Amino acid sequence: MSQSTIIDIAQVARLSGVPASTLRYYEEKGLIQSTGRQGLRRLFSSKVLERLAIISLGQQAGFSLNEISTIFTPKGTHIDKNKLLAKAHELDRKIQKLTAIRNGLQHAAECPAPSHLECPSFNKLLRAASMDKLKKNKSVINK
Amino acid sequence: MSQSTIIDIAQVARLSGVPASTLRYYEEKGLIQSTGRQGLRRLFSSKVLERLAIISLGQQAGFSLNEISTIFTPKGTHIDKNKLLAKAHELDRKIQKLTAIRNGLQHAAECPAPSHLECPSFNKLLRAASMDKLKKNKSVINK
DNA sequence: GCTTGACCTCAAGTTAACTTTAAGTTGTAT
DNA sequence: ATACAACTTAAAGTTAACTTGAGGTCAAGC
Repeated sequence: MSQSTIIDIAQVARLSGVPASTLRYYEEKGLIQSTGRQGLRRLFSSKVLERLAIISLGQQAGFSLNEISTIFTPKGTHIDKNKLLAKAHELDRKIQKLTAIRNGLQHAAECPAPSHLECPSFNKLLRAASMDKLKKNKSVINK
Repeated sequence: MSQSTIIDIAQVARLSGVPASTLRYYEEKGLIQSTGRQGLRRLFSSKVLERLAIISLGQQAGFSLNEISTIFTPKGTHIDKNKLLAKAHELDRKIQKLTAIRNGLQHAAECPAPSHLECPSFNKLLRAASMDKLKKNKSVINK
């Protein structure tokens, strides 16, 4: 299971669910690497499958391909554990935020107030969530 | 506080942090509506600010503008509570997924195994996460 | 009454992450 | 030996969510 075999792009595509065109695109971006060529044709180590799974995980977590690429050591086959831990923390903060939003939405949907937009707790969430957009003008708010 | 006043696009932009160009774009897409014009110039009810806050919330939750627009009643100023509740549930499932991913990443980053990719629990996550991509070919896997 | 600044429209440009297309090459089965 | 399916490259196209630019309008201050 931990043995790595050599496979072609079609097999990588079939085994990972990632289209061949995307695999070429990923290679171009440096996210994965082929181990060599047979004529024109790319050859991959089956290890690339784990890498692809991690990329998919990162995407599902909402990270861009560029962000994901930072967790891989330059040119390397390996993973930078510190970077990965940082991403885990980042994700953790995101989960906190999403949880607050979910609570707010749930509340808004269930709150029987005629205009739930007047509900103080919902408004608190709205304020908190839009704070970052207004950060440029410190307290111009009460001007 | 629950009084609605009439404001122009520059004020909406300043108060919400959303650029005027984006406000026009949102209006074109039907996400917000101006109450009228003064000559060429759009006039908005200050109620639009709450709407914009909700849009921002939805985006932060990862919903597309099209998805977000479904929670507003057609042409309406109001919110479809059932749709909103559905979105809250959707978000809830997303949070569950992200939590699993975070745990996996954290584990991978901390696991002292030489190749953490061999760690069974991490692999379990990878499998689970990539399942959907492979769903098209039922059990062609063992062909 | 004329300039100016803030608004307007419509079209085109931007970025990420791919997909599609066109034209060319090649390993493999016949 | 030859056909052909599956690979290759390079470039162009796609979608979402905006932003930018060019050229036009208009209320208000000098």
